[in-house]
Amino acid sequence: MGVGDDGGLRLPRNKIIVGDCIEELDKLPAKSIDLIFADPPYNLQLANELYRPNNSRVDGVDDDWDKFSSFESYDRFTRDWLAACRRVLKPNGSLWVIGSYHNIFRVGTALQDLGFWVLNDVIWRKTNPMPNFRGRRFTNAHETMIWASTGQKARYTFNYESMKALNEDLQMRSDWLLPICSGGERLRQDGRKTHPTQKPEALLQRVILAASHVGDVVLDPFMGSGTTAVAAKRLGRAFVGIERESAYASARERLKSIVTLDPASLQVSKGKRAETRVPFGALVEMGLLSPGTALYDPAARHEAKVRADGSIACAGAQGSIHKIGAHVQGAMACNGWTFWHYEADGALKPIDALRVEARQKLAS
Amino acid sequence: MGVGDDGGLRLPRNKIIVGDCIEELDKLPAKSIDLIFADPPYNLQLANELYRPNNSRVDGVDDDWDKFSSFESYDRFTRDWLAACRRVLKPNGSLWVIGSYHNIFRVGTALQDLGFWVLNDVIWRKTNPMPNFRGRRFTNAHETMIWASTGQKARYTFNYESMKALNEDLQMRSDWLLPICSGGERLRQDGRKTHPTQKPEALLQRVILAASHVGDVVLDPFMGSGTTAVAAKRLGRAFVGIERESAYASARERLKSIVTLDPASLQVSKGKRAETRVPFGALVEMGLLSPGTALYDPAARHEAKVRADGSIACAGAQGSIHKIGAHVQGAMACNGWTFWHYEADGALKPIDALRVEARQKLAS
DNA sequence: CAGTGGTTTGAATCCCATC
DNA sequence: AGATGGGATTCAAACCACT
Repeated sequence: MGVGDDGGLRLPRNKIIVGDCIEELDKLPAKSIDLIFADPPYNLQLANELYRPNNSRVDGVDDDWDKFSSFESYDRFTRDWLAACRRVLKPNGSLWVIGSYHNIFRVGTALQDLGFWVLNDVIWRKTNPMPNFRGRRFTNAHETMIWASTGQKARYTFNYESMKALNEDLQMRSDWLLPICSGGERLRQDGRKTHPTQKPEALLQRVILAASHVGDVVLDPFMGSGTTAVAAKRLGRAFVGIERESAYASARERLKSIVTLDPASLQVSKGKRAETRVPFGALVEMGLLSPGTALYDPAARHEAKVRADGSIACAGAQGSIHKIGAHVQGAMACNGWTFWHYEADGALKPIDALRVEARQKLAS
Repeated sequence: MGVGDDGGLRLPRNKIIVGDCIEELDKLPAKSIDLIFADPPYNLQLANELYRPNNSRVDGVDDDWDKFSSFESYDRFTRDWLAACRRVLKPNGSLWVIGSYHNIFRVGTALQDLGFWVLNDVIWRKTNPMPNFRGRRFTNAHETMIWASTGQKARYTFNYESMKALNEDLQMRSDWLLPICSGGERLRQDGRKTHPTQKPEALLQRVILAASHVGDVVLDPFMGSGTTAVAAKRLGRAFVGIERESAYASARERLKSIVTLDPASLQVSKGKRAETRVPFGALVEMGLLSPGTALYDPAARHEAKVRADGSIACAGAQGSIHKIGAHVQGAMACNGWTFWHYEADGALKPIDALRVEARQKLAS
């Protein structure tokens, strides 16, 4: 996994690289990237120009054949850059790709064929999409993002609590309502848009906040106007951007003015999973609960006795607080910390309160 | 185009055919169908049982018809039924397919390869989706429909004005908010759902209203519970349903009670749109409030700091504006929108003022 | 009958550290 | 690397029992 594996390839950090994305990805060390966000071109004609063996034009020959040929070359292009991304991604990293109905099905199929495991498809609902002027279709008011891990068994980063916090303590859904990039955020030169498909920073912030940690490396193989790098820098992540058109490397200028948020603002909401694990036996060892103490379920229908080794006994059965809790309820599983209660001041309190005490003691 | 083209094949009308969809499609005359709605197996690939936090088991889709040995076999199946559909579709007809991230990319790719021309991808946003019980992904809150014509140059039916009327005289967007099928609409036998994936009638009504005329023939190659036929009949369209599982052919019973609306009743109803919910985190994302900004209660006794994920931190505690507001007051609950204030022009203003701004932005 | 509070349920690729 | 077991995890809507 060291540098040697890649013949001494080094990972540039906080750099925008001008060049072909596949060539440049091949120069990066394997398994070095935590998160990839890709906004690939979906102009089939462009892919065509890039990959047709000869430069002959095909219009007017046979529409069906032309279409197939275009899709085929686009698919080849898609597989190539996705495979190159797969190589540089850490096993526990993840990949996001954004697209529209023109290309997203090709991308999704290629992803799955390469072994990526789709975690969600996320819809960016635009508050202010361009109307359909001719009134012949529905207003194309969204784009689709695919979020995928490196494989079915792979672990991946998901800041569940942060996403929940962003949505007023409700689970974040797979449909996100965000305005398109306009106004002051939109980069312009001489009044004209610098980049045709500049993504809003809010979109990238949410992606990066959801699927990476502070200090992680975020890569964008199709940098464009640099929104991914901007959001990464602001959120205290390192970035690597690759962009073919040197004109777009003006993103470097844009980046200079971006200030990383202070560490306090970057702290994310953490759930119970992040808490240090305290075995039930530790409560007994620490003297917070004596062997022989009686524990009760909330309705006081069952009584269990604490034993010196941190197991409990109830109605002839013995085992962990979880196992016995499940057993007396006839349930598959049980969280013993919230199920079992002890008596204090004439009331029943969950033993989880004692775990909180234990954690405070252990932390001090 | 006449009957003779297909050796005397005849189009059954308002019939549910029990049989394999490809075999049965092959028996229908070519170019005889105006609109196809297909709800194919999703190939969910569910590996394990899933339990809710309260230990109840989720009744997932484990039917044999949803099991495929590989993506390759799913792709083959998809191409076959799509090709059969293509043959029976009129040149100016169109096709809808619904799916989730498990299968929709395969379907979209196959569609395009067969020469269908994608008109829109339409998102069905569920008002009441099943949550993500383990907190490991985003709530899977939508499904995707692909709407396609028979080719790039093909004409197709789109009732633009009807859709506009349905959406308060605004162009109908590509994201539709509709509840899942439950309550009285959900078919049950002995208290158990008759079909695992019954679609809401409102969804099918909108599809049929958008893409067909009264008197047109609507075909559903995977009839299931029969929602397509029900919606077609109600809207004065003829239907042809194909369903392999004879158990589901109970849809015939369901259909008997459906009455076709008289033309006057077909007038669309207009609903008042609820005020958009704006999570506090959206203010941060939209740049209306920077991470690190200080918030105060009206008396400026407490100071909290805004964080990048839309949570706030105050006196060691962290959480939503509501939670922390309640916490510092020692109250059970608190409306953070009116409790917390920010400083502007030397005065304290409630953050609710920023929510108003956000709503204006989101509405524009 | 209206309101309240508890229960059920839905196309779901749903854990992870330790041994 | 597979098995073990601790223990973390849910939202909207319909329905039902009860006051």
